[in-house]
Amino acid sequence: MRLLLVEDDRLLAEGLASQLEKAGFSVDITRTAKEAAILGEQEDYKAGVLDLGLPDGNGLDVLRKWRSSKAIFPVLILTARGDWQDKVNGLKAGADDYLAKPFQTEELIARLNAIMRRSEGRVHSSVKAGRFELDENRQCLKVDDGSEHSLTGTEFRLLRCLMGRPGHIFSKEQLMEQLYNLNESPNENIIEAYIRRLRKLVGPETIATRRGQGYLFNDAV
Amino acid sequence: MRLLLVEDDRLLAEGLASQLEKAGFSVDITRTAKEAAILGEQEDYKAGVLDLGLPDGNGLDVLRKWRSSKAIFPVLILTARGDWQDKVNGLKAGADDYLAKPFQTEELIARLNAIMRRSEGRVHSSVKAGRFELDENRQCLKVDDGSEHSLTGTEFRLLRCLMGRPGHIFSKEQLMEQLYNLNESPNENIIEAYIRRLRKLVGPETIATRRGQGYLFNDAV
DNA sequence: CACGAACCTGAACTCTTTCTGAAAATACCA
DNA sequence: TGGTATTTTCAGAAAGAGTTCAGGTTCGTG
Repeated sequence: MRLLLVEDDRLLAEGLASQLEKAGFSVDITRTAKEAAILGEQEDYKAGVLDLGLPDGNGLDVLRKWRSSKAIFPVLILTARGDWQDKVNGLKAGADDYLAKPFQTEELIARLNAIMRRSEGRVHSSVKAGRFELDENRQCLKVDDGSEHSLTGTEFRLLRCLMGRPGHIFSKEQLMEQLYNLNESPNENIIEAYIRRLRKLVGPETIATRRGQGYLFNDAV
Repeated sequence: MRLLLVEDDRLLAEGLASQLEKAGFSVDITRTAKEAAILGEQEDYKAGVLDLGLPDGNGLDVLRKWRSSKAIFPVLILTARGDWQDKVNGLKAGADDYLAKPFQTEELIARLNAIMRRSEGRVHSSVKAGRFELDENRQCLKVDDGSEHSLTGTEFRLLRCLMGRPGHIFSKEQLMEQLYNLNESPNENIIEAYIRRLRKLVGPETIATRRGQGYLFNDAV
């Protein structure tokens, strides 16, 4: 679940990123409007967090640039406390939510999850597919026989990706992009290794291989 | 991942091609507008890189020709530095992105990947013929009794070619061209071998042989 | 009718991709 | 800091896809 954080206060940005990563995101940070515009257009993010005060330009212009290109991921903007004008302008420019500084990271995460759910057309904070259900809050997998299994961070992110679109084939490259940010890029065999672990949980049939194409979650099992 | 590179500067073209091939593309190069138009319509590329200045015509006309046919692969155009008009016209003509010369190959590759991602799922295209339907996204064959069979890469490409024009006779040479780029050229018996495999899926009557001419997909069965 | 060319067929072979188990590296927590 | 959980790498095994081959069959033509 890749996320773009646009924030020029380096300290704040890195603190946030570390907490967001614990919450299952893989975060790219940028400090400038210029880079933000490019990254937003080129990379495949699931959401963006945008501070409006940037050294080299206005965050709203970045947002407009995203929206006029095909970057359609949901965006949450950070505003100074009670700056109503910013809020209104932001929503006009296509933001999905806003949050006034200072804020609790928990609230940011909750709101992010909310706008991502909405943009995917989901209502609940869980993903269901076949006999399985993924609990976003507890980061665990429930089976319809009542059993439950907790997942590590990477297991969870990979499984969420696959279960989010049952039947859709995800290439290893796509999965790598969703699991890791621009800085990290481990050996692609890592996907095979995690697929194997997940299969031990959900059964070998549930995650199918399409040789040369990728993997898919089979909800018809 | 086939890619068509339209560039008249032979040196630049070959340098680019070699780097693109390292990045996982299989590249066909053409230097003329005429050939570009034909290749773009007939071959199955995943993306195109189009230089606008060609010896025998304007690159934008090539792009328009592609767009008016069924060539819907994403296209990145190369323009002279800062040529604003070219950029606008290019996007109007249906380009997906542009890049000003000179450029870093890394950036070209990044942008290519970006436009290819965006264009995925642009259309959930499927080819129907007779009792069969070919799902382009999942690379599988659906029969109208509800059954479904996933195909290997080569099976899929060959079947798509035949089903794309039911009743039309494709010579073995034509099929070879569709399946392989200009560098690879296996024994022509490979077509017979794959025709046989496909017949096991769709039934022997559905793919007919015209001795001395080629094969055709029979949608009247 | 006989012959050659084109096509069919099944199996074998090669090469690439994926699987697998274990070990090494790293991050995390007390 | 030491111990534990997690992530990442590695290398050999297995499986699958692509390709070739050799022999059989069918077809059209002289």
